[in-house]
Amino acid sequence: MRPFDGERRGYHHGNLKEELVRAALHLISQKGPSGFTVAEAARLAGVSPTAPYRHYRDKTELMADVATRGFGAFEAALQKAWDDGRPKPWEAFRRMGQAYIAFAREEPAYYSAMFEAGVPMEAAPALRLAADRSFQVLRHAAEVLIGTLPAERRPPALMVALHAWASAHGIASLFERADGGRRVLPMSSAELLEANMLIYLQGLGLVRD
Amino acid sequence: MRPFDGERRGYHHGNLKEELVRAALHLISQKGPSGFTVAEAARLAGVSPTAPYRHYRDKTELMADVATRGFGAFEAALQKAWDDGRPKPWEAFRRMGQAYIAFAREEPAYYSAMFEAGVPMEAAPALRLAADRSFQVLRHAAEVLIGTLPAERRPPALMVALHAWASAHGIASLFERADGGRRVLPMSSAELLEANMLIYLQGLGLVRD
DNA sequence: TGTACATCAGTGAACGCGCGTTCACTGATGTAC
DNA sequence: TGTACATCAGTGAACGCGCGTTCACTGATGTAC
Repeated sequence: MRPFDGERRGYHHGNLKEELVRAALHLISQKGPSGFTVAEAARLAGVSPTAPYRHYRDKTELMADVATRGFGAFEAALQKAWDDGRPKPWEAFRRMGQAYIAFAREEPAYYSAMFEAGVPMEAAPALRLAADRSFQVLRHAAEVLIGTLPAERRPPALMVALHAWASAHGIASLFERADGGRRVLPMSSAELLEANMLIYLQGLGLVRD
Repeated sequence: MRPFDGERRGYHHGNLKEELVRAALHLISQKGPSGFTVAEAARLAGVSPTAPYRHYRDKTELMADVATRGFGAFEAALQKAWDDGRPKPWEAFRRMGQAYIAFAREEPAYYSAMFEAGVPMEAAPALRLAADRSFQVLRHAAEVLIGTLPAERRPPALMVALHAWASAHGIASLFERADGGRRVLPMSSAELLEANMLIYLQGLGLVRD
C-alpha cells in the first residue's frame, strides 16, 4: 500500500485524521476488525504512535469515526440505488438489495467496522445518527413499496424494511465476507438475494409470475 | 461464575479440556470473541497458563474446538425442531427458523465462536464437518418442504435452504446479538422471522392465506 | 497383591512482543496590531 | 510588511500490562508381569 504521506508538507501532517481512517480501513481489510491497532495505523500514516491522540480521545473513538464514515457511504449507495423508486418501486427496492450486497463486497473494511467490530453506538453521537439515516433510506423505500398495495393488505412498512435488511445482511455476512467465504456455492450472493426478494415480493402479492 | 474446579481431584485435573471450553464460552459471552485469551481461560479453570497446551496446539485450535462443539449443539437443536417434518413440513420448517434464533439468543457464546470469531474452517477438520452437518439438517428439511410442491414449480432445495439460513442469520445477527441489540424494535426477532418465513412460503405457493 | 516402569498432565520460570496511553516538550502555523 | 504571541499538531521517552508460547521439570496415574 502506498505510504500515505505522499504530499505531506513538513512537520504538520495536514491530513492526519483522514490518513488514519484510511490506514484503519486498510488494516481491517487485511486482518479483520481486531487486527487494527492505533500504533500500526499511526505507523502506516508515517507518524508517531501518539499523534492519533491529538485527533481521537481513544481507540474506540477512532473506530467509531471509521464506522460513521462507513454508514455515510452506505447511505449514499442505498440512496443512489433506490433512485426515488424509479422506474417501479419494487424494481428499485430490489436494486437496493443488490447495492447492500455490493457494498459488503466492495467495502469490506467499512462493512466490518459498521457491523462486525462491535463498536458501541454510544461511542460517538454521530455514529448512531449515521446508522439511523442509512436505515431511514430503507424504511422510506419500504413505505413507498407497500403503498402500491391495496390498503387492506398492507403489511407494516417497518417490518418489510427489516425483512429486507435482514435478508441482505444475512446473505452478505454468510457468503460475501472473508469469514463467510468459507462456503462454496453454485450461485452468487447477488443471485441468491435476487431470488429471495422476488419470492418475498410474490408472497406480498406485489409481483405476479 | 463458579470456580470450575469444584470436584478437582488432586494434581491431575481430570477434566481440563471440558473446563477450558466452559471457560472460553464464559469469556466470550462476557467480552466478545476477541476478549477470550488462553491465559485467562486457564486462570478460570484454576490451572497454570501453560496447561492448555497439553490439550491444544495453540489458541486457534482451542477456539476451533469451541466452535465445533457449538455446531454440534446447533445441529441437535435444529434436528429436534425439525422433528422429521411433523406435523406438516412447512410448520416444521418454520419451527426450525425459530430454533435458529433461539440458539443465537440462548447460546450467544457458541454463536459467536461459530459465526463471528473468524475461526478458519481449516483450523480443525472436525470443525468443517460439524458445520456441514448442521447445514445438512436445514438442507434436508428444504428438500422435504419443496417436495410438497407440484413438480413443475419446485425451486432448488439448496436455494431454499440458503434463503432460510440467511434470513434467520440476518435477524439473529442484527437484532439478537449483543452487538445488534443496539436497535429497539416494536417486535421480537421471533415474530419478525415468523412473518418473514410466512411471506416467503406464500411466495413459493406453499401456504395460502 | 506388589513392584517397576512408561506415560500422562500438570508446574513455574522465562522470553520477546506490541499495545494503549500519559506526559512534558517543541516546532509550525495563524492572527492581531 | 514585520513582529509578538497564542494555539495547534506533532515528537519521543516512558509506563505498566497481559499475552502466546517454549522449555525443562516433576508429580500422578495406568499397565505388565
